[in-house]
Amino acid sequence: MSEENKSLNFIEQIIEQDIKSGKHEGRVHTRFPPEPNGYLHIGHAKAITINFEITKKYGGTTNLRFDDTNPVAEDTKYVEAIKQDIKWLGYDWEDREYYASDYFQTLYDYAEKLIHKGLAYVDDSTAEQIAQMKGDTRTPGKNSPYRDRPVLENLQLFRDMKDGKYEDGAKVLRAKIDMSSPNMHMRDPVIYRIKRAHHHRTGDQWCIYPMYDFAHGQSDSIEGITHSLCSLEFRHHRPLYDWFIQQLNIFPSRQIEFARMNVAYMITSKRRLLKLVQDGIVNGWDDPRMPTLSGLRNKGFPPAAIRTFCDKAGVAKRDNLIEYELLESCVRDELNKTSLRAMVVLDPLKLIIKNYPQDQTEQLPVIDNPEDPHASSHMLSFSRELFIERSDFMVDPPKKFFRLAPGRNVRLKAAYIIHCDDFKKDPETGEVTEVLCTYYPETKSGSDDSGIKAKGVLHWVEAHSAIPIVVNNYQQLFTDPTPLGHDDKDYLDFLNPDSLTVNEGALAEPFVAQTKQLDTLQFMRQGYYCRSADQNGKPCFNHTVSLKSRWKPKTQ
RNA sequence: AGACCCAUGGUGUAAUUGGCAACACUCCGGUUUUUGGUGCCGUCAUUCUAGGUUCGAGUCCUAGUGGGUCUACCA
Repeated sequence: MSEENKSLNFIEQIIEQDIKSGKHEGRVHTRFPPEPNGYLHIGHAKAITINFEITKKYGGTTNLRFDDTNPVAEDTKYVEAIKQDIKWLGYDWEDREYYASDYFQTLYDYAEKLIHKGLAYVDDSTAEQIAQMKGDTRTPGKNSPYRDRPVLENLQLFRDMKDGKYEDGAKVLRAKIDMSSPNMHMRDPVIYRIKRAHHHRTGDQWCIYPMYDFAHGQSDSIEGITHSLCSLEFRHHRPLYDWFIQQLNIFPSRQIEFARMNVAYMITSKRRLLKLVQDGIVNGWDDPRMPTLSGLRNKGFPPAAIRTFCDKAGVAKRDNLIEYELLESCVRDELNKTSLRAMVVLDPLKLIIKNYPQDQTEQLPVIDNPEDPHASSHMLSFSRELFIERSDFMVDPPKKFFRLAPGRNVRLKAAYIIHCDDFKKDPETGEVTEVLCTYYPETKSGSDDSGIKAKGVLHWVEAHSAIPIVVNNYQQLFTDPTPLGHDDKDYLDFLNPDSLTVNEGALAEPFVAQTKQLDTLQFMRQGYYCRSADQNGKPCFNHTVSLKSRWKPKTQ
């Protein structure tokens, strides 16, 4: 579908209307506003792509702004990690790196302005009392006894708060709006609190900090953000967002809410993810099983695939649960185009070619990526002794099985057609230990005009040149697509005990050792794998995604 | 219980804003293939319900039903 024909999502429709009407001179300016108190995950990727892609489309710019108004939770290490992840995803905020904390003085001045206008007051009530007086969704709140303090007294008290004359929590500044509003956020929200905590950027300069509602919209306004895109749970904050902008008479940024993206089998709750890390259920925030961007990166998911995925998931306002298969499809699609192919036998079974000379070895070329018209190729060693995949041989195969079995032909990829004559079994266990074959010299790959047929094609490695590798196999961390969606069960009840299994017995052609960390290969006929840190001196690969397969062995 | 938001195949998003319900993923078939991959072709919907407006409704109106959000000195 061409770009012009592609239908617009509701945010693009709003923006096109704004451009048409000449609002803000047709300028489009968005921002991505993470709080530096955790690592970015797939949900953030959605927000990032929405914000950056929309300005790419309409010729605007996107700011990176750290929403760092709560010094207790925030840290510079998160700032660095977040920046790295956004760059990795493929987006560039250029020189527009901002911090809400850059605006602390301006925000403070805004607060005094509100006090002057009689629209804010210092409240001595405790947090519990404030909550109490707030009422609930069906009961109007009660005015605080401090609500009608004179302007000058409020001003003095607020300055004293700033100057550190009160204990943490002793007083707060509240906006004076409407304690009977059906919208709880309008019931005199707290806008400043006393908190003696070291801020990662402003240090100990301040002991009062603005709340989200008093910082976010104003920060948008200060930066001239035209369209402030956020998730649906901020819908109820919008009247407050607009109220501050109006009362302060500052640049009118507009907040637009969209539905958060939910992905099957993934959770994005910071607290619950932290528990997985702390309890050692995963090996850190960047474990390939984590939905963090660093986790997906280590799993081998290319940034382009994540961008495509977010695009294909779409933007709307209804609840959604995106199937994991869509993500996998985007990953396969990208990797199919970009990954070099290699032969790796995950579960080796020895195969002897009886009529191949004992001491002979030959080099056979194999193309690196058949999807790439300019693909290079590399050489494979071939000899009398090989390994094939154990699952590619059956003593007594079902009708649709067209791999190797006694009396059958099969092609060895990039090599010869072979015929299975016999096999050996372990007398104790009954396990097949060796397959005995003969090859047809005239069926050499690339110059085969023999007319000999073989239905199946097998990958293989040559016994003496093959190198041992370690393979980490990953499955979903949870056995349920919505581990948080059960009233009667905890998400930890759905942990998949097999989410990581380590295979130390795989054999690879030497070519795979040439990869660097984070390189992705297609192990032919099996799937995509991403080079990880070596284990026990052996190259190690993380499973990214399997190849699709129309062969479904009967599991009964 | 209230206020606000939402409702289109199994999933997600469309429908030139009132004019033949489309695209992608999944599933299932077929075809091509020296990867059972890729590519290509095909099957899969009473648009939540009931009324109403209209020549004509997924779209507008009313009521209902279902789901979500909101009552932190977090963001």
